[in-house]
Amino acid sequence: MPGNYIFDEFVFSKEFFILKSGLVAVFQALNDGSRQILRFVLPGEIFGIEPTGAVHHSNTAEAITVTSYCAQSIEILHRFQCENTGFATRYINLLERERLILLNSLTNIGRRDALSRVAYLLMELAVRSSGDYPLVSGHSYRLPLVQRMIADATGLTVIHVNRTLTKLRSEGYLDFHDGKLTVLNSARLDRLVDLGQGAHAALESLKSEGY
Amino acid sequence: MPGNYIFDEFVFSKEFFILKSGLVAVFQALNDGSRQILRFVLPGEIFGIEPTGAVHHSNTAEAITVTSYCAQSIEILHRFQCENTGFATRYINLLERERLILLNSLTNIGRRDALSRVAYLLMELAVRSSGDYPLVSGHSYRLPLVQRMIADATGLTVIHVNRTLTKLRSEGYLDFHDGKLTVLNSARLDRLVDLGQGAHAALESLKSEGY
DNA sequence: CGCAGAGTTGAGATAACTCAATGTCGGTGG
DNA sequence: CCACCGACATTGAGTTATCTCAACTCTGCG
Repeated sequence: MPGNYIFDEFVFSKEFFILKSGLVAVFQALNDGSRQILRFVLPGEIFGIEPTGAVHHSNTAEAITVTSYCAQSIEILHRFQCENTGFATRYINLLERERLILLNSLTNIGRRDALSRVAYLLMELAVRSSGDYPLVSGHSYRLPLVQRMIADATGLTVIHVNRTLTKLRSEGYLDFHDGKLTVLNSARLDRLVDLGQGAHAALESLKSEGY
Repeated sequence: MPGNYIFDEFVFSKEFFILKSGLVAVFQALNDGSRQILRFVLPGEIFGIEPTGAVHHSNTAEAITVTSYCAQSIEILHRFQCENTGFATRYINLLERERLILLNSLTNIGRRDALSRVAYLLMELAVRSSGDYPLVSGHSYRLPLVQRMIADATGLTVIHVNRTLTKLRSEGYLDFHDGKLTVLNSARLDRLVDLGQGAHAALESLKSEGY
C-alpha cells in the first residue's frame, strides 16, 4: 500500500526483496526530519541487500504505489550460489546494475544544477521503466511521483523543484504533473543533460534491461 | 604512478582490478572539464567492475599515489563463480561494501552543507583506511589528497573547500593539510556529521573490514 | 631564474533556500 | 449537502550558501 514501509532502518535483516510490480523508494532518514532518497526501485530490481555480515538494514524502503514483491532469505542466496549458477549470476547482474544507477545519481547530484538535475532524474526513471532511449518527443511516461519525492531524491527543496518543473515546461523541455512525464523535446532534453559522454552511455545501458 | 590512468572511460573492458597498495580515485569526466569523483579506492577493494554485458568502462580510474594492483579477467570471475565458492562470495562482499559506501556518499552530497560534507568525507576515508571508529582525538591519519580532489569528490569548488577546511580547523573540528588529517575533537566531529542513526551505523560497519 | 601546481584571501554575483501566503482537490464528518 | 481538513502545488519577497573572478603567496623543480 502507498506509504507502507516494507522494511525499516535498523530492523534485523535476514531477507532481501525482488520487486514484482509497483514502485518503491529506498531512503535514509535524517535527524532533522528530512530524508535522502537513494534509489527508486522498479519491477525486476532487487532491494534490501546489506553487506554480508551486517545485521541491520541501513535504510528504509517505502512503497510509493501498490506493490507486490517477493522476499528471499539471504541464506538461500548463499546456498544457491553454487548449486544454481543462474541464480548467482542474475544476482550479481542486479547488484552491478544498481551500482551503475548509484554512480549516475552521484554525478547527477554532485555536478548538475537544479534544471538538469531534475530533468535527468525524470529521464532516467522514464528510460528505466519504458526501455526507450532516446525518449520520444510528445510521448508520455507514467511516473507516479509527487514533487516532494523528486526533492528528496535530488537534494533540492520542494519549492525549488516546483519552480524548476515550471521552468522545464516553459522552456520546452518536458512537462511533469499528476505522475505523468511528457517529453516536449527529446533532443533538447538530451542536450540539457549531457555532461560528458558518460551520461548517454549510462542511459543507453540502463535501457537494455527492460524487465 | 601519481596521475596515471589505470583505465579510461570508454576503453574496452575485460578486466576488473583489486588494489593492493596505494590510493585510486574513480571518476566520471564531464564536458565542462570538471569531474565527479565517485569513490576513492583503498587497498583490498575492487574497482573497474561493469555490469555484465557492458563493453566499456563507464568511468576512469586515476592513481593518486604510487599503486600496485592486480587485474583479473571478468571471464575468470564467471568461470570461478561455481568452482570456487570462496572467490564468488568474496566478490559479492566487495560489491556490497562498495554499494554501502556509495549510498553514504549520496546522502553526504545530497543533504549536508559544505562544513559537514567535507568533514564526513575525510572521516569516512580515515575510518576506512585505519579501521578506527570513533576516530581518536589528537591522532593523525594519512590521507594523500589535495584540496582539488576533495572538491571533485564533494561537488564543491576548490575555493570553497579551502574556506571550509579553514573553518573546520578554526572551529576545532579537524585540521587537514599536506595529506594529513588531524582529529581535533572526535566527539564534536561526530556530532557535526550526525544526520541520523544511519551515519554512525554506516561508519561503524565500514571500519569492520580493515584490509 | 622562472614556472607550474597548490593553497589563500577578498569582493561581488547568483543559485538555491526560508518563510509566508494562497489555491486546488478529494475525503470525511456533522 | 456543506464545511472543514490535509496533502499537494504555486507564487512572492528576502536571505544565505556557494560560486566566480581575480589577485597574491609558497614550494619544489627544471
